[in-house]
Amino acid sequence: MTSAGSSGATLPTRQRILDAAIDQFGTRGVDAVSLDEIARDVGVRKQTVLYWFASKDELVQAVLASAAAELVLVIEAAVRSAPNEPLARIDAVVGAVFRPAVRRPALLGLLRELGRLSPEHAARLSAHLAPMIDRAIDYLAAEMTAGRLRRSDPRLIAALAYATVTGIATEPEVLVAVGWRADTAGLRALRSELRGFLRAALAP
Amino acid sequence: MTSAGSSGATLPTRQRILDAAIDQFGTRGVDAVSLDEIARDVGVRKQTVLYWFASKDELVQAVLASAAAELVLVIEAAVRSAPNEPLARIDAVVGAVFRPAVRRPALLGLLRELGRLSPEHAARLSAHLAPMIDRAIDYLAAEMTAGRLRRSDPRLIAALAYATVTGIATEPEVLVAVGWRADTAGLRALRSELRGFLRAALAP
DNA sequence: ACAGTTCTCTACCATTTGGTAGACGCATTT
DNA sequence: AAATGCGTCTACCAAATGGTAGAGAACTGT
Repeated sequence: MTSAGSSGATLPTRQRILDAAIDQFGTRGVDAVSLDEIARDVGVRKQTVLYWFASKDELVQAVLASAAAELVLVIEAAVRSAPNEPLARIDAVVGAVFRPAVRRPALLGLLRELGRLSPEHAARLSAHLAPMIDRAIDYLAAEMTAGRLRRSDPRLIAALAYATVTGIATEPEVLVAVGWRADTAGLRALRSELRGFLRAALAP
Repeated sequence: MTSAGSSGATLPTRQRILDAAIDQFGTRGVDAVSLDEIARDVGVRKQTVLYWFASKDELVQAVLASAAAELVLVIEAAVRSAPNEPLARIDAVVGAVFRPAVRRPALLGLLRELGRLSPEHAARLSAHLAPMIDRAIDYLAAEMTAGRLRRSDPRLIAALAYATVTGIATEPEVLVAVGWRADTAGLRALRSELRGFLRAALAP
């Protein structure tokens, strides 16, 4: 009854609304985006949005859950398919997050919305991501004691690496401001520099 | 006649509005903050805000100019008073930006609004900061060729360092999510880790 | 005491916001 | 053919938004 997809054949409109909302919320901020704008993007009336999601709040909630799930999925897959060596794993995560993120900053941009969300939404989002974060921190700590990573506070290192990747991926304007070009070569160069930056920062 | 401070004794209200607007815009985003909210923060009516700044747009413009000027001032001062050695200078800049930024993320948060501002505002803000950015990049390039910094693309390195500092300073929620405490000891630890992170990332 | 300026206020206004109520079309089932 | 959901629509609404018009206090210099 909650408009959730229990029937199974409920893909097109609902999913399109969700996609549009992720993009808009992630790039412009939740508060700055109206339901009318999302509806216009989808090619539908606002009331259709409110049919699928009973309120803007519920839409935000669904968007956050969806984005967090996607993010976790992508990152875990990257970690699993990488060799068991810390710098290589970090490379893999960066690669997995980076490619989609630069062309579509909305996903990581949503994370940056954390501080602007209502406490309930923020808590839910944190809960979604917490297990992965904890595992990452444990992994970093273990690798540090094993001497394969520079010895430091693993929690703050995780936050710093996150800040670097997210910041660079969600603020293309800054890249443009330093004279970067958003073409394929530029993208490759950026990824290479980011990799070198993180390797240097984390290597023992 | 443009409501600018040509008389000289125009400090209290106008400045208080400006300060409140910097905080609100910087932490919650320009679009998400209403003039009523700013007015309430200041303890005044919305129409008083509109007396000092003819429109919200003009207020945004003034806020950006003020914040950019303050930022440039702080950073240039830090650079001048630091020893002429790249890692020490970077330490100095980080220290200068970091202390106020963590306790009051609005200043750097405004920079993060770049991509959400109207093109005119974004251009003006970029113009304000461009000279300093260019000088920083030139400096990095020179120190790289001199072998005192890790050799790489100075423009992207500047962007990456910026992303790291800004990201960590404007997203305290992430720090909390990794179990960080916002007390004095935590602040010192964070600054120390940030310094170590950047040093490792930039050292030759 | 008076006129003038400076500053903040009350009273509106048009538009946009998130949200409700209910009708219409369109399949599918009976 | 009738009935039943399902999905989208038109038609509203109350509150909030940025903004206008203009009154009135409070301090000036004369």
